This record gives sequence, C-alpha cells and structure tokens, in this order.
Amino acid sequence: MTSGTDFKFQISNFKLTPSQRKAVFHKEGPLLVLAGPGSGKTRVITCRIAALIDSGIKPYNICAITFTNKAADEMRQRAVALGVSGGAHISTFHSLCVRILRQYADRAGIKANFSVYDEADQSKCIKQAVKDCELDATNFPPARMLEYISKLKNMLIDVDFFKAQADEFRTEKIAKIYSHYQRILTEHNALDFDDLLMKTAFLLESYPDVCCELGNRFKFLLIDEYQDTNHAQYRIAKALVSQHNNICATGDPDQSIYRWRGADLRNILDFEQDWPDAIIVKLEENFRSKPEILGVADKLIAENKNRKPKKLIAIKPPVGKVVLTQFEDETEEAQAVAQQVKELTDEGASLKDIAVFYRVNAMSRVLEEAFIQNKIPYQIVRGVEFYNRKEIKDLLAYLKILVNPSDDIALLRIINTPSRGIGKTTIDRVRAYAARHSISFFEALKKAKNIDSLSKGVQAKLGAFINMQERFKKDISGKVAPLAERVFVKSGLSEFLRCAGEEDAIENVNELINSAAQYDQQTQTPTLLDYIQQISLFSDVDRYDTSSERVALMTLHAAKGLEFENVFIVGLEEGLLPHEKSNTDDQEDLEEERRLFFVGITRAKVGLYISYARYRTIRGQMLRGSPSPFLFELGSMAAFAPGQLVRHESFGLGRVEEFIDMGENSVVVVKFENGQTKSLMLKYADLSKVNI
DNA sequence: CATAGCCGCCTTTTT
DNA sequence: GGCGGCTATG
Repeated sequence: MTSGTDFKFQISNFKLTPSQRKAVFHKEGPLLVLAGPGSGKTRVITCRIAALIDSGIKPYNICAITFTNKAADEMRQRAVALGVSGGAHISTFHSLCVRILRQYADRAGIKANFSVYDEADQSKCIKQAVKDCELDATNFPPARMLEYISKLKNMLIDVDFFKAQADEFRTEKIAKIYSHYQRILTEHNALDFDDLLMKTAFLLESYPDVCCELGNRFKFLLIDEYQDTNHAQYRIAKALVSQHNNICATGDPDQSIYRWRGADLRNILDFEQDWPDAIIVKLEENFRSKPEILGVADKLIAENKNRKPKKLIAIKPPVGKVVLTQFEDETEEAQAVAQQVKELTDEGASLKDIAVFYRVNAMSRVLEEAFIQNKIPYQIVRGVEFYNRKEIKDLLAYLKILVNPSDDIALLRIINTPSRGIGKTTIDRVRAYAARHSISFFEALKKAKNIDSLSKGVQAKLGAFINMQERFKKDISGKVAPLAERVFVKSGLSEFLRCAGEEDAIENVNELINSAAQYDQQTQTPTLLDYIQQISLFSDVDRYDTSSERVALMTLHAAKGLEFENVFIVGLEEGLLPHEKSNTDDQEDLEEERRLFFVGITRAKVGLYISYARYRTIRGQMLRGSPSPFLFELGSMAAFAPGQLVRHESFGLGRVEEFIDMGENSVVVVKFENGQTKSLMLKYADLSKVNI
C-alpha cells in the first residue's frame, strides 16, 4: 500500500521497518510511539510530519512539541531536508505557551508584554516574598519554597486553591509566601516558567472558544519525550486535542529523568486509558549501539522494578567495546579520559563524535583541566552559563525594560550599570514614593522632580536615565539586532566594558547581537517583545554546536536525545551516581538515577568507557569513595571479563581467569604474575584494569 | 555614593 | 570552592 514512489517528500528514500512505517503513516486519532533508545524515533516523527502533509494536511495545522529548543531547531532542519518547506509549528511547550498567552493575554488575565522570569529573578522575588511575610529564611528557605511552589503550579494548584486547602501551620505559611510571591510577579508583569504552563492550562480549560480556536489551528499535535511531561503539560495537551484527538506522543518510560522537576510518568503509562482508541506502536530495534553496549544497558535497566519489561534489539553487528576502569582519584581519571581520547583520534575517530558525561556540573572542572593540558579541543554544554553572564544579563535587562517597564528586577539591575550616580538611598526614596502613590517604580522615576527627598542633582540624573529610555523606545519596532547594538553603545555599557578591558565580555555581547541578527533573519515579523520572551527560554544546551570538532562535556541530563561514537561516563561512585541528594531509600528516586545511567549508556554507538575513582575531592575535601552499586548490575560484560589484564596493590599484575557474576558479591579469579591464583571479591579487591 | 573585601550560604539534574 | 550579599572604608 505504501510502495511510495509518488511521495511528494523524501520519505520513500528511507528504509523504514514495519513498525516505523505504522507510526509514520498512521492517519487520524491518538497514537503512542513507545520508542526505545536509538530506535529512529526522531526520523519517524519528521517522516510523520511529511507524511501528514503529503496526505493533504496543511503544515500550518501541525504542531510538534519538543523537549528543548535545540531539538526543535533540529527537527525544523530535518523537516526542511525532507522537503517540507516549513509552516508547521515546532517548539517547546514553554515557547508554545508564550505564544498562546500573548495572543490571548486579556483572557488569560495578563498583559501581553509580560517578562519571563528565570531562576535568578525568581530567587529575588521569593526572598522578597519571605521577607514580606515576616518569616525567617532559615525555616522557610527560599530555594525550597520555590521548589514547593513550582510543584504546586505543575499540579495546577493556584494560590486560592492552595490557601483553601492549607490547614496546618506550615502549609498556611507557605500559602502566604506563595500568595506574596505571586503578587510580586504580577506587579512586575512577569511570569515564571511554571506560570507559562499553568496559565495556559487554565486559559484553555476556562475558555472553550479559545480552546476551540487553537484546536482548529493545531489539527495534529505531536509531542516528543512524552515521558518527561508534567501534569500541567498533560492538561494543555488534553485540551488542545479535545476536539479531534489527533495526538501523537512519543517517548520511553525508561528514559524518564525529570521526575524531580515534576515529570509524571503516569502521562505515558496511562496513555491508553486517556485515549482508549489509541494505537500503540513499539519501536524496539536499536540502530545506534553495538550489542555489547546494549547488553549492559539492558542488564542495568532490568533492575528497575517499576517498569514494563521491554526488549532492546540490537541491529548493529558486533564488535563494540565496554570498558570499566578504576582510578585512584579524579585527576587520574580525567587524565586517562584525555589519553583515551587521544588514542581514539589517533585511530581516526573524530572529536565531535566523543562525549564525556558526568552527574553534576561541578565535575567538569578537572576534565577541563586535563583537556587543556593535553591540548584537546572541547566544549562544555552547561545549563545557563552564557545567559547568566553579567554583561549578557545587563544588556538583556535594558531591552526587557523597553518591552515591560514594570519589570523592576531588570530595572534595578541596570539603573546604575554602568554607574551613573544613582545609589541605594536614591532607589529607596523613589521606592517609598512609588509605594505612597501606588505607582510602579518606573512611573515614580518619571516623576523624580516631584520627589522632595531627592536633591536637584539626583533628580537630574534620574531624568537623564528616563530620557535615555524614551529615546530607545522610539525605535523599538522592527529588527532587534540594530536596536540591541544601539542600546549597548548608548547605554554606556560598551564604553564601560572597554575601559575595564573586559574583552571577553564584549565578545559575548557580540555573540548575543549576532544571535539577535539571526533571529531577525529567521522570523517573518521580528519584534523585540517576541525576541525577549523567546530568549528567556533559551539555555546553553541550545547553543551546543554539534558540528564543531570538539569533545562534548555535559551532564547526563543534557545528554538526552544525543548520540556519539564513543562515550565516557565518569564518577560512577556511591553518592554521585546515584547521587546522595536523591533519596536512595525512595525506590522511585533510585530508579530514576538508574534510568539516568541508562540514558548515558545508550548514547554510545561503539565505545563506552565507564570509570570511578577511589578518592574524589568534593567541595575541597578529599573523600574515599566506593564503586556505584549500579556497576554491579551491568553484568560480566562490563566487569572483569576473562583475559582482562589487572593490577592488584600487593599481588601486582595478573590476568582474569574467571568472573563469577553474583551482583554486588561478584568474585573474580585472577592468575597473578608471581604464579599465584586468587579468588577475590570484587568489591573489596581494589583491582584496577590495565588496558593495553 | 562607590568599591573592596569579607562572610556565610549552597552545590543534582533544567524548561 | 564559588557566588551573592553585606559591611566597612574611602
């Protein structure tokens, strides 16, 4: 039926398996694609978009949701490569929500020019909220409060609802903090990440006409990484497809690693109950990894109790390589990684096909040093490093105020940056005036002349600042990059950085302006508002350059969705993976850590190098570590296979004769150089592998 | 009002 | 070990 010679798009060029074909050519109604790692899921989704368009659906009526902006970018590119000219909406959930909320701002009860607050902004607001409630920051730690509120919002529990429920001392206080926090955000005309989802869900559920309009616009909804959606996202999806049920969700429960952020596995596990006529397609064949690597992954993930068993079917022929190595400390480990990378490149491997994964960002430092020492090009893929830079935040703050003058966080950030003689006392006086007259801080600034407590000199300085803002505002419409450039110069930021000799900072700003230029080019009608709102959702992961000849260093979380020829996973120690902060008594938490390791392993195509160190410096303290319990779950394949050369502290060099797999109590039989043969318990033996 | 320096806080993962 | 916030000093 699908001999496929008359496709408008290039789908016929792909060899698709029967299952993939079933998913690609599924027409209407709910579809769940349970896709194991390396099963060609991304390709299936893009082919499906092309197939839908081929069958007469307008691109405009398709909405695809990805987990990161980077993934959205790639999907767009892939679609173009397939011959799909564009027009389909492809973005993250958060980006989609920004667009919807802007369009229906009045009914969502917000203003369209809202700011999107990031973690640092949120932190300032919550601290203020705790203070306003006259509560102690030790008993109500701001970070914990944010976490709590985030969870509430993800569950679509708003202030009023939570207040009504709060019936004990602590929850009552938290309700109060929640309420104050929300009030501060409203005053600033700002939404946090979770608000974007919550407000959209409420909008869709309270206004059937809006829901209907969007349902008609997006006749087909595709959601990738469905295992990591939270309850708010689920409700949004449910509302968006309520008229036609054309939902296609893809994901893998074994790769769910964002439970801590509110991801709810039930979304994917209960898909069939939510959409009873759903077609389920399983993609179990793995086109990515060598069987040796899959074997290890399979053994590990089988230890998870709360899971539907699933096959991992290796398609690639052997031989892949799985190596487990013990090191003395993290420096030795990092050096060995660098050495191994060199060997791989000597054998012809490409640096961009090599990655190093770790559990926490702090572990990147040693690796970085080793790579620098060994002159190996690398790039660190980190959360928000770039967007957290002072100079970037400063320039963005200037731009944010132009869009949303109520954004006090942005305003206070730059009112005296670079210094223009407006200090704390002045700010307090303006603030007091604003409070007395119930106007915003920005409005108060405009009326500086009426504030008696301010000297003439200070009033003039404030006047100059406001005038500058007004001048910027005159050419706010049109392209973003030229405006950003102008603001950078005229604000004095540029001059300030030059005088301070901050050349790197200027470089960074230039990169930002370049990205704005790129935005101008790619967008039909670029506006500063849209740019600012979208960029607030960007992270460094989105800046990861997959094409540059550098080794990629990243956390296991950031590794999701990627693949490499050779993968290093370092720091396989108790307390680090599984991380001590994950509650190891809690089976769910432990299983998520295991899935995290699973995700890391299954990124590797050919070579997988796992390591742990006997000693590791954590927070400046050298601590003795023990191998991660997960290592004993990998089976003999990753362990000390017969023939493996090993070294023992007192017995010296030896060769493994036999490996008796007993999980954590595994025993290795080693014949040593001195003629002795010993049976050693792996966990006590302190054997290290010697690789030749 | 600006700046330097110090103290105390946190450090799992991120849209 | 790193950053934000506070304080003391110029």
